[in-house]
Amino acid sequence: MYYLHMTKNNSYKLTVCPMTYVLDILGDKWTFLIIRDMLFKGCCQYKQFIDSDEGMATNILADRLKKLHTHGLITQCKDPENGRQKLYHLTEKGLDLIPSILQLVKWSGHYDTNSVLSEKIMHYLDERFDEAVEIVRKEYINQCHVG
Amino acid sequence: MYYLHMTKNNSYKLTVCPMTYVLDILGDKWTFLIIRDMLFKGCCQYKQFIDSDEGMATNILADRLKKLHTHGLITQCKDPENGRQKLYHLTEKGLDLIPSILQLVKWSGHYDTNSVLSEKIMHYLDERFDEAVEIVRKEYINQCHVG
DNA sequence: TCGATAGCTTGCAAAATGAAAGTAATTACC
DNA sequence: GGTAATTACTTTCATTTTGCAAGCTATCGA
Repeated sequence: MYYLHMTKNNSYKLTVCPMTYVLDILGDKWTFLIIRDMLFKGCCQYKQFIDSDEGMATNILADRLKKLHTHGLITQCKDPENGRQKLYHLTEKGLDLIPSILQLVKWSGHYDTNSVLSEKIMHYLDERFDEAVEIVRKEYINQCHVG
Repeated sequence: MYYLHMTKNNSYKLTVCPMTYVLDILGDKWTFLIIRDMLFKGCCQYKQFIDSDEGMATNILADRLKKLHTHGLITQCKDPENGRQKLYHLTEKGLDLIPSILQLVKWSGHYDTNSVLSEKIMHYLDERFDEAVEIVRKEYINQCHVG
């Protein structure tokens, strides 16, 4: 079994990177989009995910929310102000996917000829990636406490 | 249609991030694993992917290689030294997925209780991410020209 | 009390997957 | 030079997953 390791001269050789854990959880389109919609569209209810652009089937959504909950990426609770509704929120574990998602977005923005991302934004993601990650995280947390 | 944008005070607000492009290409487990195997295991032949750990079916592999080729992430050519074999290599577009893959690995390493990644490696990925990306890229290019 | 809404579950046809076997083009061996 | 082995697939078919529509239950507002 190979894995990432240091060489003698203090550089790092990376021979194999383990991805089965993350791909077992996120290895399909819909799971990524649910997290994306939570982070960037403020979706926190079942209906909001269904009404979102992509047209996810309701059984798939229920299945993926269950999976995300099982793996501890989201919490679910009854909306104290409306007993019909449940509220879904990202945990720390879920929020820690922001860097992965922003890297995928960067790549998308770079190679998608129909990309809607401006050069300024792309440049910002290139130059101040960590800052962008922090902004997304703080916006999300802030919005959760307000909305 | 929302998208990433700057606010007046020169910070950046990120309301929606477009991911359909990348997810249409990479939105399944196997495609990621093919690229991972190319980068970190030096796989460049059909047989090597089949013999790899994960046990991919041959029809799926053929399908995904075609897809990756169609989208310009890999090249394929006859091995000049053995006419039976084809050689698959990552293009620049494919190599540019290294940051995304390493972020997913970081997340995996952090939350997978069975992770094989050492604390030192995790720390290195945290502290010198861009350097790690460069090492992986250079190792890959170097190995292609040698092997 | 009655219809509307939110969050699911069920049923079923269509598509994708996985396992095994088959094929065509090379090459290695005797 | 003939035969077996190797490589890169393709085909077949059973099983699984998806997508769509409909239904079902609990809660809410009027």
